[in-house]
Amino acid sequence: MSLDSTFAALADPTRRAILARLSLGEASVNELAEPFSMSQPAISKHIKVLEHAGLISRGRDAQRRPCRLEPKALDEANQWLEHHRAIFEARFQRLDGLLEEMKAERAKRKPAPTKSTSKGARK
Amino acid sequence: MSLDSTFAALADPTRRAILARLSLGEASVNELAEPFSMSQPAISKHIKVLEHAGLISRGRDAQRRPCRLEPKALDEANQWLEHHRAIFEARFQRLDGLLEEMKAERAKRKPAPTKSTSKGARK
DNA sequence: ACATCATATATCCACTTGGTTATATAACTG
DNA sequence: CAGTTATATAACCAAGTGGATATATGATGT
Repeated sequence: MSLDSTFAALADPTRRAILARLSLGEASVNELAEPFSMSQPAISKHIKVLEHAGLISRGRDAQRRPCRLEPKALDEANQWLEHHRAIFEARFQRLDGLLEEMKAERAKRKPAPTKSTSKGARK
Repeated sequence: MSLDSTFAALADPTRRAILARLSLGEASVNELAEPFSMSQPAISKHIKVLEHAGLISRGRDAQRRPCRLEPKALDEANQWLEHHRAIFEARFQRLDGLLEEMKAERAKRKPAPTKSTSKGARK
């Protein structure tokens, strides 16, 4: 439910593969386990992690407990990432601008820095 | 560098806070540590995780090792999420459509299901 | 009631993680 | 040089993770 558990759930390649598989449609535990060289209980654990993170939910079809995607949790994570990606990008632009400014400034007052007297140059 | 390490790095609230702080500009380790009730080595560890994930990089300013954002890694994570969010959404739409269809289908051949004979209804 | 299939739970293990305190290193300052 | 400041490393610990195997539970079909 939280960003913590969502990102943690996404940090495992097996779980991301399970999500990818589920994007093709509902699947039972055994169906999900089949492509992996891993025991069924291991997959059940991964499923529990995904369910706990709110990324999937489960139904009932006779003995099967089919898993389906639950887009909401992914959406929240995506919002955080998208928001911060934008901010980071903006920060980068501004930083580039600043570096340009500083370079120009330095070039003006010290046209040919010979580097031999550069001991106290920084700060 | 990998999605694994990126998502894992993002799964911790302290680290997300550090990233948020860095979106306001470069900061030294001590500056980053200040808002948290946590030891400096603990913060250094978090920083190492972020650096390992490629989310930040470090410079040198006298004794300080200022941290700055590195948008690329976040961008990759964002791409994965955005891509799959779209797929999930599409899947959801299709599912809704299918449910509609099935409901309509069932309504046609059994206009008034009284539920008392519903034992073998599913599959 | 019983055998079977699908899934869950229990236990165990090696490894990782997030934190601590104490100490070492690195860069500057007088 | 000695002292100070910023950061990193080491050693340790409790708790969590990802895997295994063995077993229990739950639902169905006969």
